[in-house]
Amino acid sequence: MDNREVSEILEEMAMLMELNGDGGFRIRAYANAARAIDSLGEPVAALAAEGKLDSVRGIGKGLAGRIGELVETGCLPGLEELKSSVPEGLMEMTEIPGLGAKRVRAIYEELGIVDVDALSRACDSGDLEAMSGFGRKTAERIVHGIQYMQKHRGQFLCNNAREEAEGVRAFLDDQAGVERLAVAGSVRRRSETHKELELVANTKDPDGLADALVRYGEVDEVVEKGETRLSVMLQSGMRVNLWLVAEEAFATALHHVTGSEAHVSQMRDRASELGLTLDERGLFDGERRIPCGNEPALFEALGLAEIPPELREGGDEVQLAGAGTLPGLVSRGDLRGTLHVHTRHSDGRADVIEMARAAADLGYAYIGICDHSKAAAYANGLNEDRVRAQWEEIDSVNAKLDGIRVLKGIEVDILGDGRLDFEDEFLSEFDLVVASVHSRFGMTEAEATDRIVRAVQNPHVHILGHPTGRLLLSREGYPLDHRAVIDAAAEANTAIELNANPRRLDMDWRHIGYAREKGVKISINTDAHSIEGLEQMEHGLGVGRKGGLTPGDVLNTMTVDDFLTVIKND
DNA sequence: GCCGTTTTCGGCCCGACTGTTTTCAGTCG
Repeated sequence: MDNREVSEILEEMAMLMELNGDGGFRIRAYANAARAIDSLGEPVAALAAEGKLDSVRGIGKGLAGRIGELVETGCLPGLEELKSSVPEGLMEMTEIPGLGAKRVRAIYEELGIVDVDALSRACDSGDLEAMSGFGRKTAERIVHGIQYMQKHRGQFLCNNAREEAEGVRAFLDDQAGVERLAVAGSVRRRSETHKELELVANTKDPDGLADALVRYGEVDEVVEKGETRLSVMLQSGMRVNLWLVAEEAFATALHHVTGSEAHVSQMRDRASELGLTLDERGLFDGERRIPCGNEPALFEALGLAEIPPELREGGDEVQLAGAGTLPGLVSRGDLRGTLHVHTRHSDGRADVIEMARAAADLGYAYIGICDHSKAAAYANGLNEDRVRAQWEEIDSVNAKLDGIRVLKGIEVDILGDGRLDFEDEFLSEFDLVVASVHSRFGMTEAEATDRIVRAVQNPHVHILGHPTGRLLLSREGYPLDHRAVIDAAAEANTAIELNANPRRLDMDWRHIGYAREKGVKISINTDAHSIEGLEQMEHGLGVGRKGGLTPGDVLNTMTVDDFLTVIKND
């Protein structure tokens, strides 16, 4: 059981106690312990084994015993009892923005509401706003939150979907008789969220492979079983569709199942323009099958350059492939630096030197340390004095390490009116300034756009961080006039971040085309808060490629010298 | 339930925002 899992269970415990109406600071103790373990530099299991859990600040004798049991048995004492006494739906209600444990508890006690649907009805009927402490605006906000939640119910973030998909793929790949196997669908297209997993297989023993999938440990139930497709539901709630296809149809089936629908439809049009027919079973000239051993052969047969899966969204990709003008997409090997990472100085989990070494191990030549500024008090943001102390540390790390350059950066808060959390003179001393919004999300589009544009225009800002503030599947970003922001960035020569955190993936890839058109550089940043967080880069690369990013569009493909020259000349 | 000490109990991360109040509780990052 890793630190994150332990931390999440403790947090769940704290939330359940609060929902249960347990008062007092016992709850806070659990929440504190959760945070302490989340920011722990070493495995909690190792500490537990050594009996040293209570040496962690925030964990005393009592919690040390319980956490020890959790690590050993997977069960936190008291958790199951609490779960059975708190209605299940209350937990989901707390996920609605604006609703915390206290209000959910009040709603439950006064109106007897135990799930999101009943809550939605109470908003409509006016029962909710009649409660003391609630009003019309709160009810409206909750309705909005519920709608967002329902729209995204059954969807999954790309990191979770990719992990599940890889688990299924590896399991199926081990089965006897499997000749060809591939993950398709939206995971292959690198969409930011997913509803279902699609796999395409060619095997000598289709029945055997279908039976194997049903036996897969994560499978909850069989949803559908047909001639060519087996659908199962995983315990995680993710649906898996396994397509069993003949060898000669593998490439066209893979293309069909990869989608998108709009893209596939364009490809069929292309085929019929050539007097051919294309479907999942193959490419045909009348009755005659045109052999396509793999996808490249399929594209070639249609007179097209190979279209990377990421681009298959039914835009202009087929046309570009016909003209031979598809963008040459950026890949991991093109990236020379990783910018915007956090350390223990604010809310990260590793030291400067640990992050720098990890980045060097991943092959980066430079890393930009960008901790939070003072306005981000919740994240232990740095004031000017603490920044200067960090600079000294960075100097000594640079003196110690070969092969990687550590840049002095900051993620400076954009204040409500678009001013920044540090004075210009101080900002000018950093190697790298990322400016981001972390507060006041309730603005109108005009207000939010003015605010962002003003920050982008500041000559000391190099990169606009996560432009919309969205959290995928849980919170919409503030509304923004994206063209106005991109225009301002082009004018001011400010780059825009593509935040690679799978919960953000912000800027949205759909705006990348316009940014490219305007010559705005995009910086693919992990926003890592830990060493493992550095590996989130792949998610940012996926959606960046989806947006058509080429190496030349990306800020952190530059050498460190070019990079510093370019951004210092802003 | 933890911590620190003023050593056996009182305070607990923090500041801002929002909506509901009319001074504040709840939520959030």
